[in-house]
Amino acid sequence: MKSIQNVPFNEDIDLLSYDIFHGLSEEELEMLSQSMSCTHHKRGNILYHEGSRINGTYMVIKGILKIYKTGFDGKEQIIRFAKDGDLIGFRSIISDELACTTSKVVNDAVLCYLPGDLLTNLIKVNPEFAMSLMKLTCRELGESNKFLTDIAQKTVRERLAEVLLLLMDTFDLDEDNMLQISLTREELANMVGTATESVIRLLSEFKTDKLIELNGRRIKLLDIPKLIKIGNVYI
Amino acid sequence: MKSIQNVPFNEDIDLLSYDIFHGLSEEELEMLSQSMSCTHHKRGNILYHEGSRINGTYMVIKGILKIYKTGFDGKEQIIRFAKDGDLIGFRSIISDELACTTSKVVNDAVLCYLPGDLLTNLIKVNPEFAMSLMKLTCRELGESNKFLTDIAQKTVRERLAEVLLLLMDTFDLDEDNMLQISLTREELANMVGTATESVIRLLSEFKTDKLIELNGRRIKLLDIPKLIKIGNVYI
DNA sequence: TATAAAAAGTGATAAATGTCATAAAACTAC
DNA sequence: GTAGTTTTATGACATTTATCACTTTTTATA
Repeated sequence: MKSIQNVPFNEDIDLLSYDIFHGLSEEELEMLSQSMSCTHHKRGNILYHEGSRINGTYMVIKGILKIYKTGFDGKEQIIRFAKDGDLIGFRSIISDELACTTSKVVNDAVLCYLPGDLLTNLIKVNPEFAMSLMKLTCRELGESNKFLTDIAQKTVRERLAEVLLLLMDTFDLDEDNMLQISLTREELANMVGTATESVIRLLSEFKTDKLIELNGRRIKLLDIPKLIKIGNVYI
Repeated sequence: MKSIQNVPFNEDIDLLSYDIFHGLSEEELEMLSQSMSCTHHKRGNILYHEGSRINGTYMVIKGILKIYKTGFDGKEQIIRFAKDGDLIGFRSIISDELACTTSKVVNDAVLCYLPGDLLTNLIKVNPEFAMSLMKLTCRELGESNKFLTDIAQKTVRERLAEVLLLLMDTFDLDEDNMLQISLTREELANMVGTATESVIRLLSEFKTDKLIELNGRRIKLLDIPKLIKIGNVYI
């Protein structure tokens, strides 16, 4: 199976439609689109592995990726998902470390590669861009610490409810309250930080309690206020 | 008890001896020391509370602080410790959010307050400074994600061994292999993400197994290789 | 230094969660 | 469409970890 299509992505990409590039000048935007190369990536494709050296970042134009760490016993821990508008892999470039996560395509994606030099250069010449990137990282750090606390203190049940709401926030619901992302039970478990079987059992419970409706990997949220209560989620 | 001494800290502070300020020009350093005000803070003093608005950052000159989040049931989760050379609270300034953690003095400290405006201004005019700050944040994010995975996947026993080694890395051992920080069992539990009783029991086990020696809150590491093995800690 | 308060320690027990085995169902690739 | 693989589901059980109740010890402070 060929998972990367090296044919350039044809549609024009309007860089300015992405928040992160708002502060860039005409020339900078021009330079950026010159050195960017966009490609299609199929589900299952891995962009970079934990521990590898990264030379550039990817801008997600379309599709969904999961960003995860692998524990010492091989179990994945999903750190976050990336969707259109997200920049991935830049952390390692800036910190000058090896990749601390693996990035894998979950929904077929279009990604634009951005050489690391270009990124660091932009940071140096454009303080506004530096600030946006920094803001992004600081927010992510805040979220990471929040989730760290949740995993340390909440029960699996609470965390599962929370994760469902998190997925709702990130990927929205359709007009029928259906979560617009479909994950395997194992992937859900790898977000929640529990065993697959526990997720399966708890999902059935939620279903029995009329909080959700299950249809294979499709999950419909029936009672969001109750999920918020169960997950002890505050706004 | 008066916990903040508003008498200026008399000793001269050599800003250049702190990595984070290396890229600053003469004038910038001068400006910095002009607007910095340094004060003594006693154990127990809280610098800022989770949820409060922060208007500046603190540079730690001396002492130790714990940075923690409070879970919905009131239990603390220690995110990290700050010691001399660390900058605290700047995340919220940059992300323009309310403080997502509380900072409390653990060992009497000398702290220099730095107005937020000054910080954001320095980021704007000095790309090298921006880059250092960014590097710092990105590394912290990497660590946070690492620990998130550990809490999600490792047992309490593994995590306790890991935390002891982490404390060793952060605060060193004396010539007698004694950890150079003393925490209550509850604080250790709040790092590990477990109940105080579990930490107490596991520490006794470690003691029985001749991995550590206990003397009140003083912990001596007797068998570091074995702790590494128990904690599944890689370098 | 006396006294109160906080922390440490211990046992009994309950609850939560993981593991293993196995079967059924749902995908995938040829 | 069918064979093979992966995923989902479920029960039985083991293990880990939390909770509660209480005592002892240590620390802080008036």
